[in-house]
Amino acid sequence: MSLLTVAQALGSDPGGSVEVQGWVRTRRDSKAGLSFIAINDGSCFDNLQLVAPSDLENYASEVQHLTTGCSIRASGELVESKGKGQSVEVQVKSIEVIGLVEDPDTYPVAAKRHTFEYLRDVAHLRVRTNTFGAVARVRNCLAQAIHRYMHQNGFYWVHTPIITASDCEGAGEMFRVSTLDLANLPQNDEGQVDFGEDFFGRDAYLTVSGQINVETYCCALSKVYTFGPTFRAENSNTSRHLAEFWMIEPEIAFADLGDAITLSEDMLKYCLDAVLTERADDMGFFDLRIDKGIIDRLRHVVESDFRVLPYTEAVDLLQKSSQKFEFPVEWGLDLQSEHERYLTEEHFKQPVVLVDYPRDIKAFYMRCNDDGKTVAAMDVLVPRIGEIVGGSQREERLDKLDERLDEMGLNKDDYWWYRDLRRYGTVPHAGFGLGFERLVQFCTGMSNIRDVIPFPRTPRSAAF
RNA sequence: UCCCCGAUAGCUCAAUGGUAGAGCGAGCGGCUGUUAACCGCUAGGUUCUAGGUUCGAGUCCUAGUCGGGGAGCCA
Repeated sequence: MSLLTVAQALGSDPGGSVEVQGWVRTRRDSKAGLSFIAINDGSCFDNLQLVAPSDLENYASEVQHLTTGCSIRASGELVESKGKGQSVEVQVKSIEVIGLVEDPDTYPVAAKRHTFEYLRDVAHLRVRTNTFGAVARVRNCLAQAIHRYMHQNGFYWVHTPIITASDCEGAGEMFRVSTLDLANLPQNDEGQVDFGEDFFGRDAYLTVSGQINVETYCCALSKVYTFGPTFRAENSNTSRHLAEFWMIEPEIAFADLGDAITLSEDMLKYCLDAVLTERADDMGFFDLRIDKGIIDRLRHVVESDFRVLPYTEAVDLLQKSSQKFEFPVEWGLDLQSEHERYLTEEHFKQPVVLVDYPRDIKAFYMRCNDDGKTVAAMDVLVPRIGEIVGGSQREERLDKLDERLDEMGLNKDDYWWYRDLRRYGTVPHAGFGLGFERLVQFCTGMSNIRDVIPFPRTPRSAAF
């Protein structure tokens, strides 16, 4: 007798004794003297059907009282199924009840349709549903695929800090990290809070990006990436933003913007292909129940080239299009969501890489192009999600970097170690940030980002 | 943060300012190698919170909380 996962049992040929365990999804009784019990253990999308005969010694006392959510262990023969819907099933010899559901009437995830909004309120149990189990497996598949891709291509995974004292991140509002007593804050001579008394002897925050840190490792190890949580204290209330999300940030030395674009395209395609082949069961579900046609759309992305388009040409294209937009399109203004969506969803119908944005609307570290007006920045736009990747070639020339810091009114001293990289063996380098949850959204068709992370953190919401 | 919409049974939703309803789920029974099972019966309610208008409020008004769609910020 061997203990098998549901995935292993479903993949086995009939014959032989097996032991399986899992949570009951449904129970159907037959007065012919049988109960059909579908169990799931998370090892795959499908359930395993147990056929429990009425002559089991605990049939009336326990088996007939099994409800959705109960945990059980069963042993019996793996046999060819006499019914439709599954190839094999377990002809049960014994069932052991591990944990009952104490009140089936109020069990939060009963075997019926639930809205995702409701399930967010029972996030500790929602992963027992088809949808959230599938999301969890696809999410894992994507994370593994990213690490595998990076490893196979000679990238080192760098663990950049989560707590940062850098003032130079600037990618968004930051969460403060402090051990000071909020009810009794130390003050300095100017009457301001004295963070010299705080844990780190200064003010500190949760990171909004590992980029600045990972650039240092890039300028020694050549090909590196971060993959970890990041935090933004923006009051964003949308289906595409989280206060705590995961980001992949590759950084490559001796590289330009084109190298970063190539990498982002190659990596995204690798990830989509991994999901399509390794999680065909879950993707079949998303295609059928969540977002019809998503499998074909992902295949199309894998098979087609990303369309690279300079910002200036995009503005031209949008201005000449017959499409009516709510917001103006004008060189020098950032593109709005509606513009990005038009480009990727309607005009090109494929991922679009916008490059060479006006320097005035982009960050200080992006490399100035020779035209003096634009920087070597890139955004990868995909249908439905919008911006999934944002990146750039970094300014490796110290004089140009200083010029930009001055322009933006930033203090050079705060960037002393970042500037050192340009003083000691500087090198052209480029990188980007890939929003992991947006990638999961893109692959699953889940419309709200709160449903592709186990325990979402958003403004006014940090339950669980 | 801004605009719009919503909150009623465990869940999804009905209910002219006048007795609180259905489907699903749950419990019990029937039927059936069942699989979105099917049929019958039963139980299940502080109508989001706090004020207000009214003889009377689930329904109208004000504020708040939470959720959804869109926008901004971005990944």
